[in-house]
Amino acid sequence: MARQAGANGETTARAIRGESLKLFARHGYDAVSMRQIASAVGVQASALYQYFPTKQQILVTLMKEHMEELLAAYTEERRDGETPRAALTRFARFHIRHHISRADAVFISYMELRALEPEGFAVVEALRKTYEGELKSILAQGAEAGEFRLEEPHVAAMAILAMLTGVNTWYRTGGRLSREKIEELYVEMVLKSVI
Amino acid sequence: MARQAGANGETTARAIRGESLKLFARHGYDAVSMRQIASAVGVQASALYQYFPTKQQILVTLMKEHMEELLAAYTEERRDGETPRAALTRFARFHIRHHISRADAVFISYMELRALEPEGFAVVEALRKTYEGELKSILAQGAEAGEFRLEEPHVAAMAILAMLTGVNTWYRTGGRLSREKIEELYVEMVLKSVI
DNA sequence: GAAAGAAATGAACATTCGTTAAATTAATCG
DNA sequence: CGATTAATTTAACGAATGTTCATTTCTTTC
Repeated sequence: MARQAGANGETTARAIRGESLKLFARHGYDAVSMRQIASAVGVQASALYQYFPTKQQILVTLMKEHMEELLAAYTEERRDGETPRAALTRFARFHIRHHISRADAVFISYMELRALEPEGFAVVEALRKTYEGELKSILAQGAEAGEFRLEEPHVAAMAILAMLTGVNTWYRTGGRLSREKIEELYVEMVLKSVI
Repeated sequence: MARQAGANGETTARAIRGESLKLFARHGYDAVSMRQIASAVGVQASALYQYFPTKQQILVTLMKEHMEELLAAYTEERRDGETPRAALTRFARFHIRHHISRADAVFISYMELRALEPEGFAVVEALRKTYEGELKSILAQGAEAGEFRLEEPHVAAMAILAMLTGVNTWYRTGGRLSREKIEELYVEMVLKSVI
C-alpha cells in the first residue's frame, strides 16, 4: 500500500514533531533514528523527508519553536511598571509553570544544544540569551533600586535559572506535591536568595 | 607495526579514560565512536577492547568512578557536630569547588544518565541518591532545629543542587570572576534561600 | 638468546545509519 | 470520469557503527 485513507499532510507534520519531541527527550537526538521516528508516526522513514529536509532540521525546528513560544508566552505574561520584587515573583512563577507543562521541549532545549550544527545553534542560542536577559534586567533593576542585595546580577541570574529549570529533573505529574505548591516553594526560595 | 616502543598498559588505560571523558563531555556518548576515542588515544579501535569489554563499560566506569570520588571527597570534607548552617555552608562550598574542577565528569554524570543500560544506571543512581541524601540530611536537621525555614526539605535539596551544579553551564576558567568569588556568591544565595 | 606474555594492529563481520529515487496509491478538481 | 497533485511506499546507496579474530611486534623472564 502507499497512501493511507484519510491521510493528511498537516496531521503527519504535527505527528512528526510530537513523536520526535518525545523520542529525543527520552533517548537523546543521536540515539534516535529516522526509522524510529517514522515508526512512531506510523509511516516509513522516507516519508519524513517530505516534511523535513534532514534529521537535524527536525531538531532545530523543535528547539527554535520552543524558545519562540517561551518568549512569546513571557512577553504576554510580563507587566511593565511593577516593582522588581513583583516582577521576579511573576517571572519565577511563570518559568516553573511553563517548564513543568512542557517538560520534553525544555529537556531537549538545553540537553541537545551540542547536537546542533553552527547555524541552528546560533539561532537557538540568541533566543536563549534574550530570555536570560529578561531575568537579568529584573535583577539589575532590583539591585539598583536597593530592593535586592546582589553583587553580581549575572551570577544570580544563572543560579536562579538553573534552580528553576532543575524542577524538571525530579517533578512528575501525579506526585505528592501539586504544581501550585511547587510553584510556591520555588518562588519563596528565589525571593529569599536575592533579598 | 603492532606494538609501539615504550608502550605500557597502565598508561593506555588512563589515556582511554581521559580521552573518553573529554569526548563524551563535548559531543555526547552516542555521538562519539570507538574509532574517535582510539584516534585520540593514538591507537586502533580494536586495542580499546583489551581494557574495556564494551563502549558502554567505558561510560559506566567513568560515571561510577566520578560518583565514588565525589562521595569519598565529601566524606573527608564533612565534620560531625557542626550547626546545620555551618554544614550547609561547607557542603555548598565543597560542591562548587569539586564541580568546577571536574567539569567534564560532572557534565557526563547527569547528561548521560539516559545512555546507561539498566545495570549501570542502578549503580550510578544509587551513588547519586547517597550524595543527595547528605544534603537532605543537613536541611532536615536545620529545619528541625528551627535554624532553617523550609516546608519541604526534599524540594529545597533539589533546588539547591540544581542551582549549584548549574555553575558548570556557564563557568569557564580564566573568566572575569575567580573560583573563590563564585564560591562565595553561591554560598550566600544558598544560605539566604533557606533562612 | 629463546620462550612467554603483553600490547597493539589490520582486516573483516553484520547491522544500522541518514538519505535519495522511482514507483504507487489516494484525494482533489476540472 | 479523467487528469493532476499530494502522500507515501519500496528499494537501494554508501558510509559508519560496535565488535571479533587472527596476526604481529615489542618487552620481560629464564
